Amino acid sequence: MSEGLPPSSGSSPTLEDVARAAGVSRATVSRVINGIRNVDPAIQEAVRQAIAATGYVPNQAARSLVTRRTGSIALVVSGAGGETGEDPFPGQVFADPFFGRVAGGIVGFLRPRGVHPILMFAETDETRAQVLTYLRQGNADGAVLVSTNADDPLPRMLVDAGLPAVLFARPPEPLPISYVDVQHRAGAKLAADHLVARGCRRIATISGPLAVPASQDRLAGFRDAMAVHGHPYIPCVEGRFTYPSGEAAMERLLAEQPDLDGVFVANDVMAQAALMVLRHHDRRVPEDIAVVGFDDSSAALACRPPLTTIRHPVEDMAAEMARLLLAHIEEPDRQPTSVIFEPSLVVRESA
Amino acid sequence: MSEGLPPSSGSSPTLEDVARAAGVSRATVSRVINGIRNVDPAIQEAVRQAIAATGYVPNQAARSLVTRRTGSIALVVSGAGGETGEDPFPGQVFADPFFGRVAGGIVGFLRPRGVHPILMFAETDETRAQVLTYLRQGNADGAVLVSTNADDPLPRMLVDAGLPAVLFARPPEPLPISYVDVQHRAGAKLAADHLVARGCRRIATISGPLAVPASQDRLAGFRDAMAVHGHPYIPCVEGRFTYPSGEAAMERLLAEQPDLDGVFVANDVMAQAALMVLRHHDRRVPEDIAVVGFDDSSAALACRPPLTTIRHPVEDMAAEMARLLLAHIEEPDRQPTSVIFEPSLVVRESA
DNA sequence: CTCAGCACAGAGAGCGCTCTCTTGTCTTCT
DNA sequence: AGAAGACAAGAGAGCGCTCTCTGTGCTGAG
Repeated sequence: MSEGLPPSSGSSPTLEDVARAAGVSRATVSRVINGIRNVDPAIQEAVRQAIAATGYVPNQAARSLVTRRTGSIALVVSGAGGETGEDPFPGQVFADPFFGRVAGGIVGFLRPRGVHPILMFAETDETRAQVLTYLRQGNADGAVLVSTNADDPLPRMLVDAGLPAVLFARPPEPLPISYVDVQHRAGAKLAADHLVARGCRRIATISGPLAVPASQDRLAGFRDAMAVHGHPYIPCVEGRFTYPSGEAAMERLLAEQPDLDGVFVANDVMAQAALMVLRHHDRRVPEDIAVVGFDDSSAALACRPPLTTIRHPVEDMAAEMARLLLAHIEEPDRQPTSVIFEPSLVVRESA
Repeated sequence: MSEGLPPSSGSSPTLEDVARAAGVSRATVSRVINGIRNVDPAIQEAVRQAIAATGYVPNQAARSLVTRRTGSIALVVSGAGGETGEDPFPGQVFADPFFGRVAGGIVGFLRPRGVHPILMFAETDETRAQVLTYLRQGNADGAVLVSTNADDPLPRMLVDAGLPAVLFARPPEPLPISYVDVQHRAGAKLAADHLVARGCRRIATISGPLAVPASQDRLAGFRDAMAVHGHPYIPCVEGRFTYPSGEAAMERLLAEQPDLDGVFVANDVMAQAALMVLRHHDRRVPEDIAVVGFDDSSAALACRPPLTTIRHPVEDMAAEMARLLLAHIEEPDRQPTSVIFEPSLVVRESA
């Protein structure tokens, strides 16, 4: 009866306490905890009981100090490159359900493995430096990076610092770093095939900013596929993936080619804007003009009519990012890898 | 020229290396880094140069080992209480923009202080245990908890374990724990005043699950305010904060009282459902019947017509949660505090 | 002239863990 | 029967940092 309680030295029990309670050495307890063989089953059992009796929980800091692993990774959302205005609430990025899907995919993969993501933002030089310092201090073993704009210097900084990292999309400049991405060209082809199949003949497109690789690929893929269908030239207006730029682009397209009967818009937000412009012009969708978006974001469902769009397997991609990162952490000399996912067509009412 | 490079012993420089480079002791370098006075300015300068020269970055694990602080906190999203189905991608919670606003508010407060949130989920007994173990291992100094359902055992578990924690809403059972919340009654009063002011006379309400304190408060606040306006009895149907329950409730309300001209719905999701039901019954909103929601979630904007609703200052509330948590970590014996925020009315088209 | 009193710097003891090295014991083969 | 091996458990050296304690050289009061 004198046992059962921890030494109640005020603080929580240590390996030493457990060892004493089990009548073995610290090393043996450590072996049991870390699942190393070569421990007599009877002793294993005794140790386990001692652990339960003392309520022992390993101290992660002490462990990290010697293993040089923390068991957590940084989930970095790298925003606008500008140094403009200090926004105390970077909620806009988080409010995007796309981010939620990424976070969900990452957590889904990491959690069963006992690792947890640390949420970080980086939109200024200062915050980028903070991310780097944070990683170098050993607060996290590596980073998963979701950039929202093309000229983000963080990927390069991570590479230069030799820190394990995985990107969400192919970086604009070639970099020895792993990333996951989606087959933008194949997705654009799905959109092209669908528009042609439903009988559209006078088709145009609204692209994303052409500095972004994804935008280039979607445009090129769409044009290539349309060429195969016998449409050698597809008019294009460049947008910036934003709602206002989508409005402007649709207005311009309509002015230049009033008899349009199909549009492929490079993301859902701009497609939503395009839909609104079409409504103002009293064009019926999809009867007069069919619209296909890209991303299958929540905007696609908020549209009237609901948007036919190209879906990324975002959760799977995020999980793969996490998988790649753990692999790189495990094996630092591992070569960078890219994993490219197939998109799919989601048919709703707009096309 | 023989200096400038770190000892290049393969690994990163330690305090010892810096001390050697500066010709002082480890303790002195530590003093400079941690900003303790009693260090000769000339030596301070020498140490700073040595730090820059060696590229020294403190090792957080070593620091945590002795200070017993990690400089990070857990951001726990505690979901459904049920043990049902293992969802590998808990993306639904994240996909809710409400969560994004919370995360944004927290990060906005923490980042300038150099602390970062670790994202965690807890919807099963197993994952709840994981959260507790994680905190006990000293991976994080405390937790900020956002529960999505009333009978979440995690708050009590945290209290029992003596871990610093702050909740997003008042717990259903009284618990010695700090929380932030919104004045639900005042919000409901805003809705009542608005409906009465726009001339509604036959008013009903759809409440949330009455096991949830917030639901009770919204209902009571609405009824009290209506009583002041001379409406002693307000019919109520209890919903469960979900879309289907909102549909059912609206149908029932309409069946019981066909001449309704105003409804207060206890959250936006159910209000959205109500709006859809009203459309099917060919009631015009707001001409025939006015609808006010609660939360100002993204659902409010996705509605046709856009929803008039009650807005929480979610970002401010989240920031306050973080502030409270840091205070509790700093001062473990601090008494629990509650901070209650004022909601506001957002007038759109539905009322 | 002596001795508090102070400002500053160094020595060194841990924090709790992992992991190599060593020792001890029991098989097994020649 | 003795040597070699296989295996189990302990001893102890750190990991990199913080922080108390100790030591040293001043200044100024008695």
